Amino acid sequence: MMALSWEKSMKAVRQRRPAFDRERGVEIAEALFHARGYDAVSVSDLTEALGIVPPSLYAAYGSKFELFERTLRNYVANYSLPMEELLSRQGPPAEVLTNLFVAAAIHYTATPPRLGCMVTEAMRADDEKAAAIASALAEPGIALLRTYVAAHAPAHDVERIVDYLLLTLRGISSYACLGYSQEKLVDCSKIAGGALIAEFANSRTS
Amino acid sequence: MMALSWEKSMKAVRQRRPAFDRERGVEIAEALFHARGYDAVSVSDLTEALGIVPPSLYAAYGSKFELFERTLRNYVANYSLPMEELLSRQGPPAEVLTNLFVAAAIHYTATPPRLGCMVTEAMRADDEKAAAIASALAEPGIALLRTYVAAHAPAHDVERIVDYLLLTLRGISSYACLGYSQEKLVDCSKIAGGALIAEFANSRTS
DNA sequence: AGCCGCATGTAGTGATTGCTATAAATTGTT
DNA sequence: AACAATTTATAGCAATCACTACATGCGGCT
Repeated sequence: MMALSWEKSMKAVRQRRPAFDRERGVEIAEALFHARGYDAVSVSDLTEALGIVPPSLYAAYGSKFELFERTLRNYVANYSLPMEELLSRQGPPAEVLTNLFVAAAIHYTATPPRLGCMVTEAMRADDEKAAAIASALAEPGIALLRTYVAAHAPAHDVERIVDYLLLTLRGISSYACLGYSQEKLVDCSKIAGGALIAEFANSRTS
Repeated sequence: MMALSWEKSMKAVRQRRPAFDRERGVEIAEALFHARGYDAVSVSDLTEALGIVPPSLYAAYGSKFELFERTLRNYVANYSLPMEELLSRQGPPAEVLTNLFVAAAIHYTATPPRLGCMVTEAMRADDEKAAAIASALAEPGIALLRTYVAAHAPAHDVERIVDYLLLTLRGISSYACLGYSQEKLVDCSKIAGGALIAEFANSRTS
């Protein structure tokens, strides 16, 4: 027991074995979860794709759900729509947000079979915990949208407009998952953007 | 044994047709499938709700999938958005279709926990057969929309506009399932309808 | 060398999935 | 009342679900 603290400090210095590459595992799992959703991907699907056996998966990630959460966070950090950049562009809000729609249409159809927004779609998972973590991870992006709209529209219009933006993005993501072509979705995005002109008509434009 | 026949005749008087009511079973199953989706409803959920045992369910409907198909057809026939009526109204197309959006928002949030469009949501089921039958049953409604738009817009705009209508309806349905309030969805519908004014600007208005 | 700790592999947990073989009970008809 | 047809209930099928107890073996340490 005395020696334990000493051993622990040694072990903390260096990893014992190269072991299983968890980062890479997350990437592989993300491809599966993104393409088929949380409910439709089984643990054996995951272990087969990662080339490991269940105990290794549980040792590395804890549970199917925890692995899913890691993939979601990885997606948000590295693969999701660059909301902040898109909203930082100059121009009339209707134009900037229409461009956001178009960017979403392109982004959500760019890398089949990983269609749609992984977070948006995961919010509709049958598993309640999976849906809950997706909803939580969607919040920062929604907050970004809200801040942008609040800076360009009267306070009493902000919530309506944000809801419309989210609803449209959800429609784009959903239709991307259904296999609609990028061209069709871009057309839809442009039409949807047309609704914003009237909404921002009475507001400052920068 | 002799007494049994007496009991039998008495029972025959009491309940002449103990045969299970399939129509009512479809209604009950529809409530379950609509609220939770095909994948999340198990056969034991169904048998429990119907008050029968699995063999009875399979004798009555054939399979979980066939029961689901019957509930879907029942939904389309009796509970879905009255597309034909909504499209038969007089007025500018943008107005008629905006009203369609609003009607959808109201319809999809009117009877919780049966939120959203059962057909639209079923198209995203994990089970491929369930998704396929839903897509097939959605076709007539889509055809109605296409016919209406074709009568009010230039041929080269029809597909774009129909895609936009479907995408928006899908967004409304999806957000209804997520629990958004009727009021919010109606607001969104009105905004979405605003995009149609520009689309139909150069067309005849009746 | 010898120990220790970790990751892996073997094998299997109980629970639930959709579904059914078999037979008893119940039906309308004869 | 007896028959044949239909519907029901008992009981359990193989397959899959997420997950794990246990033993093996490897790698780094002293």
